[in-house]
Amino acid sequence: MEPLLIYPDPAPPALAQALDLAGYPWKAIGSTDAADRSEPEDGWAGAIVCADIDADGSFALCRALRKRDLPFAPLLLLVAGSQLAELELREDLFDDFCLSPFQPKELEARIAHLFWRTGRGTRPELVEYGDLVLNLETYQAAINGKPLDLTYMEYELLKFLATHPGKVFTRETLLSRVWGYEYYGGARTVDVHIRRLRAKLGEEHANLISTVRSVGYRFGQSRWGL
Amino acid sequence: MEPLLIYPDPAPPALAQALDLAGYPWKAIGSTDAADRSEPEDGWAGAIVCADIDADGSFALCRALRKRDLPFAPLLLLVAGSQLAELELREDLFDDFCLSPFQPKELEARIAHLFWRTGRGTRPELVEYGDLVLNLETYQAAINGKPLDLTYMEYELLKFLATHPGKVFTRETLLSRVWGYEYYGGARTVDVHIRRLRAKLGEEHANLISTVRSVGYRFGQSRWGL
DNA sequence: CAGCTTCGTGAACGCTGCGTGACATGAAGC
DNA sequence: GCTTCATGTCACGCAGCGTTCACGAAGCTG
Repeated sequence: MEPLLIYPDPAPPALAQALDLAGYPWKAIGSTDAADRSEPEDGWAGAIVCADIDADGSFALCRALRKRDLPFAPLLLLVAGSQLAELELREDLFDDFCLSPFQPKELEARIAHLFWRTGRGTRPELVEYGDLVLNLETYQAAINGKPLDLTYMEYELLKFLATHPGKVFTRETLLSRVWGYEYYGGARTVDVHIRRLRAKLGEEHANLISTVRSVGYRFGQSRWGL
Repeated sequence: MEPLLIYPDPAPPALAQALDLAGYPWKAIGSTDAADRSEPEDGWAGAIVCADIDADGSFALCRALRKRDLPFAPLLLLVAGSQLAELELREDLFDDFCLSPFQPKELEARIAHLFWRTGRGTRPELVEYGDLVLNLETYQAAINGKPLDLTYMEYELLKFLATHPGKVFTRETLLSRVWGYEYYGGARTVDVHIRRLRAKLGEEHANLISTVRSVGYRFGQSRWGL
């Protein structure tokens, strides 16, 4: 079995012990670069990220892991009780979470269940909104079955927007969530990409992205209920 | 929003309280038959099954729920620590589990994440007063479901007023709280925005904002009755 | 009612924010 | 080397919006 990726390095003793006891091979890594260098031939079996130790580094790593080749390795987040509220805006960064400190038995059950359900392929590989379809595996977008020729950044931006339909994002939020936290650049960059996206969506569907003056941009219609 | 199915009936007080606090509607049912009879028009939004109380009945219910129309309503299992080992053979009966006793915040986070990954999205953050609804995520306002086309300042002003119903604010207070502390401008600016708000609320609802002469403005009814 | 204050109304001004086109840079491919 | 394309930045122009002003109506006080 391929090893699990553990963050940070060194791994917390309780976590290391629990994994050893449950019989899962693992390897601790301390940075995104280290994750690249140490990646096994067939990819990681999964990842367990301790966000209770280094929250910022953890979420950055999650984002990096999510961005690489699909299919994703299942990602389990360890969080302190005080961090639960932060999860709401980062639903896309993990597949399951576990409160820290944890019972070894609970961790084991979560890993087993995670493997079970990702083995069955329940992870959505398509993002759909109306006529628009994003294929997360082939990195392609299509509208009414007609493929759109999007660049990397256009695709990433559209993917982020389409997975949060109705919600308004400021340029700063988009820069940090799509471009990355450490990005320093003019906020108007977002405008230009929005413009190019609208152009490629075509006149008919350009209104999928609406401008909220003095605030930012919104994809799709608002939700007034469930 | 459709209610969550809770098993057993009556629902454990801690669970009922946590769901009420988080704002999820729910309905306790005590048997598979009851689940059929009470099922809402559009199906259950999801199910929370307390397996720590009645393990056999719980798993039977899970199995019954799984057998009906796809796609499944997401199913969250509450289990005692001693039951963790039993889960391994029943992976297909639930989508997520939570240790009992639980922290309300953890339960809330699990429900939100479950809804997110099964594609139902999270509940929008709303500010409501009578027929008026403000959606804080989409930056939109609606009255009786009919969307209002508000500008940025109008929205901010209405949001501030609607989150403090019944309270009277002077123009100076409004300027500092809505416009910003360092704002230097004529107090009459407030009047104009109030006027435009009243106009957009429509004749019927213009009285939502009342003038308190020599003091300022108030949203909604006074706390002393009429 | 007179005098004053306070508020509503309409209109006009001026600035801000956004769309747009053009261009610079750098990486990828030939 | 050159070419092509993805990406980021800038300057310009316009429309929308916030602000202000003037005038009249409405309220309070005596």
